[in-house]
Amino acid sequence: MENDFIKELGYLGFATRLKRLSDMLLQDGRRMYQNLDVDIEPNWYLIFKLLSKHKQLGVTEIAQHLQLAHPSIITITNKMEKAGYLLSIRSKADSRKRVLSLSEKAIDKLPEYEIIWQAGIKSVKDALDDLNILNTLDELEKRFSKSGFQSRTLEQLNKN
Amino acid sequence: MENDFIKELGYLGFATRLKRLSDMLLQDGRRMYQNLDVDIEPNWYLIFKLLSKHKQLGVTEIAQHLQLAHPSIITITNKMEKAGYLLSIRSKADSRKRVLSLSEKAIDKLPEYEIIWQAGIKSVKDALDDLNILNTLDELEKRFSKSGFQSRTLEQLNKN
DNA sequence: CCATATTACGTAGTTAGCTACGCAAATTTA
DNA sequence: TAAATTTGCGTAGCTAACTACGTAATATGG
Repeated sequence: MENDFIKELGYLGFATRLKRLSDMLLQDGRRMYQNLDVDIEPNWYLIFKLLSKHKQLGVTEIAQHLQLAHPSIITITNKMEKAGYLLSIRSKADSRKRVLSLSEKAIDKLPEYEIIWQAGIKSVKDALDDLNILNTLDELEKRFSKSGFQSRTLEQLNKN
Repeated sequence: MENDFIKELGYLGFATRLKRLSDMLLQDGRRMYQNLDVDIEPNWYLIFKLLSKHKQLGVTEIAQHLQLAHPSIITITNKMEKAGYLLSIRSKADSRKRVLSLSEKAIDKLPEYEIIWQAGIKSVKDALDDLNILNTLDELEKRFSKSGFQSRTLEQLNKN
């Protein structure tokens, strides 16, 4: 059945389709972890990977690296800490700061998860490589960060 | 500052970047409506447009046209009804069904909103036309609906 | 024509983002 | 060095999607 109204809308539906697609991938990823019987959530890989590289980071630092709002990071990392994957200690140099790092459990489990992530990378790469999607994403991010959707549209409105 | 860790992750970060970008556009769209002092929400345009074309549709029918889950449609349309943009009547032919249509207020306001949407379309088109993004989206949707992220990744895992 | 299956809608509860705001610690500046 | 500003974290409350489940009405099939 080919009955997708949003597609008919052309550029008007652009953002909605992007959202629909990314939500779909997210849900599918969650189901994948469940089926593999792995007790992690779809966005945790970000923290695993980032702390593998940087060892110790504060909440705000993580938020900057991932370009997400800091309360989102608190939510994610609190869950990961509760699941035993993260250590959290107060910084001695700056007592406002909470330093996060991977726990032994995390380091233990990482190779197992890495296999899954590598398979994910491979499957996406195989599926999409001809589309040059990463470069397209680079461009989208660059252009919208230079001037956002709102500012572009308001500018357009003022031309009339 | 160029410090985006997710970008470093290549295809691993693909879905996250998609989500981050679409969330960003959504928030920006909401702010735009606020700044224009227009009391509608970013996803309402879908219903306005769909019911402009089809006049009368049930909840499930809308969900099918938009390829979203039906509870999402209930949430959206309930708000729109509360805001006076939708009429909702029980179907005579099938008393389970609730028939939704645009109110007079909606039809009244549509031209005003259409101007905003057209400006949005134009601004996105101007910004992205060389990227061929709609065709890329077509392909992404097609490929992932044929075989989702999970099934591709599990298949990949089983190769080892 | 009655039992069963399907459909349409609704509710409850989850997740992942976000903004706005507050507080306390650190830093800067006058 | 005291006052003002900035920074880092935390909480509260919002939005928009989702799944799972329940119920009532309709459709189907033996």
